[in-house]
Amino acid sequence: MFNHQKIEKKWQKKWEEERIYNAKDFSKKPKFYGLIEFPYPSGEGLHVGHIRSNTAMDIICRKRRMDGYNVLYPIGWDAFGLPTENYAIKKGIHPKIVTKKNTDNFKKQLKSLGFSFDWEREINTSEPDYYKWTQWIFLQFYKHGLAYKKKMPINWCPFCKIGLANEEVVNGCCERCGGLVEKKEKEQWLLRITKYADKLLKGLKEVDFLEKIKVQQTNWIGKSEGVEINFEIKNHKLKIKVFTTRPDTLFGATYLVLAPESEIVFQLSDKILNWKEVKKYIAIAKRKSDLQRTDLIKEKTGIELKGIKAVNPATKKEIPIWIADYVLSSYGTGAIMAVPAHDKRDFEFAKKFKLPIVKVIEPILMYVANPTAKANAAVSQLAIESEFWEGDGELINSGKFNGMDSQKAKWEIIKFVGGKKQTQYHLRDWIFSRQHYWGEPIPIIFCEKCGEVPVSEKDLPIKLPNIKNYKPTDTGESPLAVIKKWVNVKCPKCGGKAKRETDTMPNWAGSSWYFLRYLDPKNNKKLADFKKMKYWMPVDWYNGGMEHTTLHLLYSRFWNNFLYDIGFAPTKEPYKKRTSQGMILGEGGEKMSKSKGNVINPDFIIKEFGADVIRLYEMFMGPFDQAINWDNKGLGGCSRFLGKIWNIAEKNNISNKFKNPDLEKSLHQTIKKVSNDIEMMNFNTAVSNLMIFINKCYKLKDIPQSIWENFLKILAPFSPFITEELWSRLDSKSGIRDSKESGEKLGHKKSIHLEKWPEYNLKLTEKEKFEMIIQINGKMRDKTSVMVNISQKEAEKIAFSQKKIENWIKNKKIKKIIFIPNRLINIVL
RNA sequence: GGGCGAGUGGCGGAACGGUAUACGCGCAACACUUAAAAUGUUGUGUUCAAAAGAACAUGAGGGUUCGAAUCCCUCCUCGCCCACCA
Repeated sequence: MFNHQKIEKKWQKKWEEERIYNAKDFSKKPKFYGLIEFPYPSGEGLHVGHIRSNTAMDIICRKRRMDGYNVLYPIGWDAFGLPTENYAIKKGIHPKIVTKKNTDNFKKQLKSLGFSFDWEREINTSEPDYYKWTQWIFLQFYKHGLAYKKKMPINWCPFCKIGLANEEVVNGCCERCGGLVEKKEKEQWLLRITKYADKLLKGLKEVDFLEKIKVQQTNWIGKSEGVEINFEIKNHKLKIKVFTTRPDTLFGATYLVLAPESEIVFQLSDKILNWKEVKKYIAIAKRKSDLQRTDLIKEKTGIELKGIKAVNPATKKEIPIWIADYVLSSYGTGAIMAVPAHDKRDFEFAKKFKLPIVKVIEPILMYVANPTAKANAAVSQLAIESEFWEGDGELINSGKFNGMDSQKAKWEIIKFVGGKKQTQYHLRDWIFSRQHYWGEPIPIIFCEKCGEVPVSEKDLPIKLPNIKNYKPTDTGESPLAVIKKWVNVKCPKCGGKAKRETDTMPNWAGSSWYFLRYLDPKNNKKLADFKKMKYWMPVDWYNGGMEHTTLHLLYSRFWNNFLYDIGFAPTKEPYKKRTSQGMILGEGGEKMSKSKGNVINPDFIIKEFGADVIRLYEMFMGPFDQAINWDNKGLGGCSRFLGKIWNIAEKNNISNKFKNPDLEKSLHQTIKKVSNDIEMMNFNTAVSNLMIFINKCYKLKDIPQSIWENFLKILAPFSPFITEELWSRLDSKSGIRDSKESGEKLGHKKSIHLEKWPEYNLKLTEKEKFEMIIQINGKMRDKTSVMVNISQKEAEKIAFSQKKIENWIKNKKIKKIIFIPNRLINIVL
């Protein structure tokens, strides 16, 4: 067996010295920008999941380099974040020091895996050089009215007395102490991502993202077109505005419901007879946690506003008004018209509080002349029998609209009552404030006279001050709030007394534009040089986790779209193509986690088996896009495979003296398969094809050198170390025969990773003969080797001459013969 | 409740209208060895059979087709994401 430790160290050093993976700004070659999500440098070190994603993109980038592209494959650190801050709180060590320690460890690990990163472009979001530009972008948002402050409920743990980020709330409980999280009102910064909802939706049409990613983003943005309809209040000037996508059901609206946060209630308070109880209900609802409010199993609650009535604009009937927490203040107008006969939630509510239910849509049975009509009819029958019907149908109990199709009735009824068309999105504005230390300070100053004043661009970066206590304050403010020296400043406008904003940005900020900084990481005048951005953007291929689809991936598209609009990014969309890998689970099929003790430490595997082996195994273990369980035993198989290759290089005769047309054909088939598989990310089948090829070689004594060299080249992206070693054969000391001794062995001076990717000869991938399958009634009964492209007549002749077949068709009538060229012949009896 | 995906040997999986179980793991026998490890060779879906061979097998049921793991319908199970979005 070979000494992988020695070999891997040697090449790591050499590649770095010779800078073979460094990207050049501007080149005659076509460019390729491959990107992986830069890691958060946690204290636990590299996860096997990182390796899966990074290896896949590394293989693609290495192949692109060999295909003749100028490749950029950069790396950096998403270094701001809560775990580091929590560690700092616990141990009293500055997050900067913790981050340094962790990134050093990650760097060592990533380098040991042989990824072809351009390390000279390394970035770190927690460095002032970097976050200066994150703050700068925030100021642009501010200047364009896309950053604003608003009173918002934050997650508040009453036990720890601390404001929590959404990601710190697990199942409605505090991640630290397990206590139930409450809501607390606080002024927060928000980014107006909703203004970009339509752009983000449209942009999806132009990019090559996996379909499921597009679907998820589309659903997350959640565009829905509907109408706003005004309901008059009896004997009152005020009107209640509701949003609905189903104006066709208006005649069935038997009551209105307002969200507990609704302000109109207070304006009506003097008319409400049971105001005391109503106020109580509102107070309780507001205090409820998200978990309590959205728990679907729970019964619906609500209270009627006694003494006032609304008027249904279609029926002109008086209908009651209720307040209930199943209506959300944050969506639509915060008020709904309830149609219990045609909405499940309204139905449940009406049933509980004995409110009238009026059917206005009759489902129509659709009989379609196709084989599945029976099933459709059965489904429709169910619809008729159910108590509420949410689908389309024919209008009833709707005055002059009776008999009309519900789709058509939508627009007719809007005309009739005078509704206004309105588009709603599920997407909410992005809460951008965190009451934490370890993040980018928000560059805003509050002046007693001038109010909100943005920091001048030339004063950036606003550096994080050094502090001793990283714990947020009892009031829920960031720990920065107590650093008087830092907080108290002069107003940049009037020079008067002012205070700094003490909230910091969420850890999604730095990662929202990092792909641009890679293009010019040391620029201190601009976020990046425009020419360089223009050359490299967009990212050609971005691979990452499915869990980032609705947050990071959407946020970064938003930032890039915005930067494009204000002339600071060259493309609208940052990513041309986005793919995603499946998660690696523990051996038992559960998520790897410290508490379960099923975390695999890559360091140990690299030491024991080598980087080439873990890379290969993670590519071979299963389909790249699917979740898969780790299996230590699988490593052995990959290790044996590389061992076989090593043995062939050691023991077999490799020389251009030999010719082997058969093996050459196999090689060309393998090149074709592996090339395609890499493009399709079918890495598991690519590896299996490489194995099949080696199994063939292993049976031979003499191997033609050119075949062997080409094989090494197509293996090189997967296993860069062993292939480089065998390619070069420079080191005679580590027990390897050197090029002088064996004379005709390989002895290349240039790296294999700079070689050209072998082309396959299409002719050589085609077979001369094939196994023709002979079927009787679609079942394989015999097979025989015949020349390709034979005609049906010839095939029939061959088929009928087979003894086995003769027996099968004896005394039977032949109905039909189906012939698929170069595949099979099927005799139907 | 909604969306997406997946159910194939003892296990990870391959094939994604045309030879089901490639490749790998595991297991068994043999070879090498004093022995073990490593390595190599051979075998390995189930049932019946001495063998040739045959029948049955891709979550369950139905359909389309000369032919279905693959396409369509119904149902079941599991995973992930979202969720009172009017």
